[in-house]
Amino acid sequence: MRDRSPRTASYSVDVVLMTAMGNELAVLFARNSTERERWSLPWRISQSGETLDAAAARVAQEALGESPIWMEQIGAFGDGKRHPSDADVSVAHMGLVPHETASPRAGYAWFSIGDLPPLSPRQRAMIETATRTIQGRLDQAPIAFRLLPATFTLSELQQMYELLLSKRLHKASFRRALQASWLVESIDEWRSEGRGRPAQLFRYAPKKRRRPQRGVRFDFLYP
Amino acid sequence: MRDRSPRTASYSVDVVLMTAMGNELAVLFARNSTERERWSLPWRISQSGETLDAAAARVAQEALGESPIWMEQIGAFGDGKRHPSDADVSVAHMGLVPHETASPRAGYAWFSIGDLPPLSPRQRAMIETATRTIQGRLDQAPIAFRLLPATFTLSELQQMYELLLSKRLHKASFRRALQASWLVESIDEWRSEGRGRPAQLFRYAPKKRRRPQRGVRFDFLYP
DNA sequence: GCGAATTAGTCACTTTATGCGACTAAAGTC
DNA sequence: GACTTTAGTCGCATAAAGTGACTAATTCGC
Repeated sequence: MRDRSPRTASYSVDVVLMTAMGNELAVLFARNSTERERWSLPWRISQSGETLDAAAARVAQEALGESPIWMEQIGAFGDGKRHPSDADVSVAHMGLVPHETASPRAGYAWFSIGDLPPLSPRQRAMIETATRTIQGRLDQAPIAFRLLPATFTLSELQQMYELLLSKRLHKASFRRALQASWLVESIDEWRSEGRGRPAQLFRYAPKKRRRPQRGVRFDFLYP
Repeated sequence: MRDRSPRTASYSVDVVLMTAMGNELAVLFARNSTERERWSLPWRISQSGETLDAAAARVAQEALGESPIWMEQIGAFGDGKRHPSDADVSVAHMGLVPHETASPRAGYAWFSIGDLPPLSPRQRAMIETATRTIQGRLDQAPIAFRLLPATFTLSELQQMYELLLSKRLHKASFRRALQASWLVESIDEWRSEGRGRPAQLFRYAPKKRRRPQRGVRFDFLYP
């Protein structure tokens, strides 16, 4: 590997790390080193010779001590002024972690999405985009599965979908659609949650299947 | 407007302008100023004080003399080396124009997507992302309508969808779904295309309607 | 002028997907 | 052991999508 001396780059790499905390989504923030009461999304000034994905992975690693199971770039943001760095542009990534296994390092903390700290407009836009991306890609990528532990009950899975979609789902329909998708596999374990019948545990194990070939959809309203 | 002296920024703004040319998608390229046989996507080095969207609009304007009807950022690209500029990172936008009204300025030309000139890996990735974005957002945004002239026949619309999806659609199903969507409106004009019954003209005129509230979809295969 | 060819547009029937209430099952609570 | 609670399934009703066959309006060949 060649060692090029890093030079000041005019863009930052920011990461929106999300988890499902209780009944709400939560985002990970880093405490500001100078103003102790200010928080911001974890970020770093990019270094030449590092890919965007690698930079984002490193930011996440520093915050959590581990890499998120799912990570995806959500775009470049340059319009809102006043980023914690002085960068003209920030490239944002979104990362998902199950809450059970995610313990932030010192100086980092989860904030529930309904109760965020004051932020720069640019970082606020990133979080807005991340939540919209989650909703929009829920049916195209295993978002919900990445927010759950490796094994889970079908009720937990349904509750995760309900949380992410902000709407109730019908149990029988949910399970029928899930069956048809060949995405999960039951394992020979049950979990008893105090009262009620114990639930069987499942894991995410997508199987080959024909891609459902539907006709056209016109699912947009405007414009 | 404040006049700040521009400084070298380490990112470029590139635009993937697309149109439907005959039976294929086509992308707009700019002739390289030094090597006359080389082509590249239109781009510019960003200037401080200009938003990303504004920079992209300006690049498109310079290439076409007009702004595309539809434009959307498709991400930041930093991994493939050797961009025409020396930028570490390039922010790419996608723009759509109807071919009928799109005449490139001198030094620019359309290349059919199946027959592209040699490109830097990074710009190749942008085009790849743009085509995937088109397919993925076809049912969520009026992509097909933006590639057609203001008035069109339903057969033309269906052919556009067939081109973008690379598959045949059934006429009756297509029209039934379109009716249900309240996206088009017939106008009192007919077009005769030589042989066959004349077709009524329509225009894109989305009407208010309830958002179709379906249950969950598990439409992904892997991962 | 007239039948064949061509493109537009619609209909009716079948198949598939989804919504939804009601049911059975297995545990804890009192 | 009756009641509550959560898990899991069944079956019917309704909605959406796939499909071939039909009618309609025009040009073309002769």
